[in-house]
Amino acid sequence: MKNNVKCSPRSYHLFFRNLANPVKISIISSLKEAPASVGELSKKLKIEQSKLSHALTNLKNCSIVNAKQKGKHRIYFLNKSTILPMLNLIDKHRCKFCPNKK
Amino acid sequence: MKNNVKCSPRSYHLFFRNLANPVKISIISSLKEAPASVGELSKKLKIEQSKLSHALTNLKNCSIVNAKQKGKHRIYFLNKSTILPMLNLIDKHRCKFCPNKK
DNA sequence: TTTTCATATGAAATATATTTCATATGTCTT
DNA sequence: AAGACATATGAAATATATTTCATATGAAAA
Repeated sequence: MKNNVKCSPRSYHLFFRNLANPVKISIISSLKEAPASVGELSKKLKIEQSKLSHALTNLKNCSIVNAKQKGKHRIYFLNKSTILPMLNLIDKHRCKFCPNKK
Repeated sequence: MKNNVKCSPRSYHLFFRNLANPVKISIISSLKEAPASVGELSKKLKIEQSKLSHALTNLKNCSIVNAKQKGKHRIYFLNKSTILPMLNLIDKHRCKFCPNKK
């Protein structure tokens, strides 16, 4: 059964805006491999803790990531169902239309 | 045959950044229906000409739109192959994960 | 070849987003 | 319940993107 409900332009804008940030893309790239706590991400990506925290809060508001508490750590994990196909679309797009840009 | 070439995080970032703008989303929404010149878009969307021109230049650099000259008008048209599936992903995402937000 | 209409461009002004840092909150351990 | 560790939050400082406006370029018509 196909879903035909369309978002408003504003919703599209908010969605893209939330992703248009290098820190968030790094987070997504890392969580694609495995879930991680803020501290682990901070160490791995060499990004300051509160910076990650701000970014993760935004991504969570959009349900691009989710979190579960585990002791004093909060483990973030990627909601892959939207973002992975989306990144694949970009991969293909760039192959087809922007082959010279890295 | 499946395509497995992956973009750099920076490429993803640039792609999303280019879309994270209400003017550009309006343009895309309009061109989804039909190609149009800058003047037509300006009239339809009530957006000032040079503003559109700046936005269209960016979208064109990313091959999200293309243009053909027709007399003194430049007709922009949407490269639907990437953006339409991407908007569909967002539609679905919001249905599933953010049903209460408009 | 001058005028007119259509679009593009550059740069300053403005708006918006990100970063930083001090501190608050929350969860365990003792 | 006090201390230690992990994460979140608010707000000012900073960085980045968008808008605006004056003007340039380009194409067609006169």
